[in-house]
Amino acid sequence: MITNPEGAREILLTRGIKPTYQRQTILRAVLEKRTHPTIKALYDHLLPAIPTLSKTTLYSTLELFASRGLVSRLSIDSGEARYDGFAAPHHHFLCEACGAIIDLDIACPAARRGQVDGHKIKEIHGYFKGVCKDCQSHVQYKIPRRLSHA
Amino acid sequence: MITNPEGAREILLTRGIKPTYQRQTILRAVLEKRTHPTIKALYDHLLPAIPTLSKTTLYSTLELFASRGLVSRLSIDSGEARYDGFAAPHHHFLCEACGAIIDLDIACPAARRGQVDGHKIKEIHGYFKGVCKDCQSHVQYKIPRRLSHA
DNA sequence: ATACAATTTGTAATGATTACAAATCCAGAG
DNA sequence: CTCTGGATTTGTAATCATTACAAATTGTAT
Repeated sequence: MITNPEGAREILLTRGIKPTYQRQTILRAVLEKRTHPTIKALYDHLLPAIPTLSKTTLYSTLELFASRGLVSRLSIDSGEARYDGFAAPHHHFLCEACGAIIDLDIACPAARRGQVDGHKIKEIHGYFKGVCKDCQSHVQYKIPRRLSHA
Repeated sequence: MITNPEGAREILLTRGIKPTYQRQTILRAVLEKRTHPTIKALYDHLLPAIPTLSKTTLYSTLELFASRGLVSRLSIDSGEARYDGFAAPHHHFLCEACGAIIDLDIACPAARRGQVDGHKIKEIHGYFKGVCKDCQSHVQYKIPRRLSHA
């Protein structure tokens, strides 16, 4: 989480990434938005701040960030990739009712060991689908467009 | 696993699905192939048996099977979906060296409980990426085209 | 100011998936 | 056995995320 306006710049510098305006702005957005945004969502969100922004820049910048461990790319469901500014490995919960993606703090025994059945683990991807706590308390909830055909 | 030639037909009947020739053949292929095949792989594999097969049929049939719990659809990595004839929830391991997808038998405490942090779990998706046991024993291994740009 | 390299941008492929309508198949009625 | 309606299958044409690629822009060192 960024605590001061200069945070993004400094983070980039410590990772050896030249802190251009778009990179700082994009990084700040991913770190601040805790919604695991898609490219499209980021694009819409950032356009006011970077009027010349192109989607290609978003793709390449986020790939750069991911390769340096600044963000992680989520493949929850097929369809669009999502980006998580909290790069440490953790699980997610996708609510089929409201579409929210919730961070989970689950201990994974296999992950701690670093291997399963002799296979060396480098990345962990775990998520659950279901109905989140909030949506369970409502009898009638609206189904997001994205999931309505499921 | 199908033990006799009539297995596929009977499985379909018990699920209330009309056992057409293509459905039986497709189901048999998914149950027998333990490689978590993609649509493309299944298409190539099935063409000799179903010369008129179209990809649309594969997509719709596999979606039908998935909706009835006969197979599960894997979203490992973005890119192509994969289909698993072993429908019971389980984890997978994707080897970055040889590209193999290996079934794992891992106990998931959260899954057993049926909920996490109050969110009701309906589906579990868990997979690891790394280097499988076999590939670790070889110093030099070939990187599959699919993953070579990673 | 100048030139070079990195970065950003826009446009055009690529490739998986879906939409849709025509063709085909199949079971039941007559 | 033939006919008919609905389900299934098929082929073609969209759709949509992502990638490739080259031109435009930026920033920096000289």
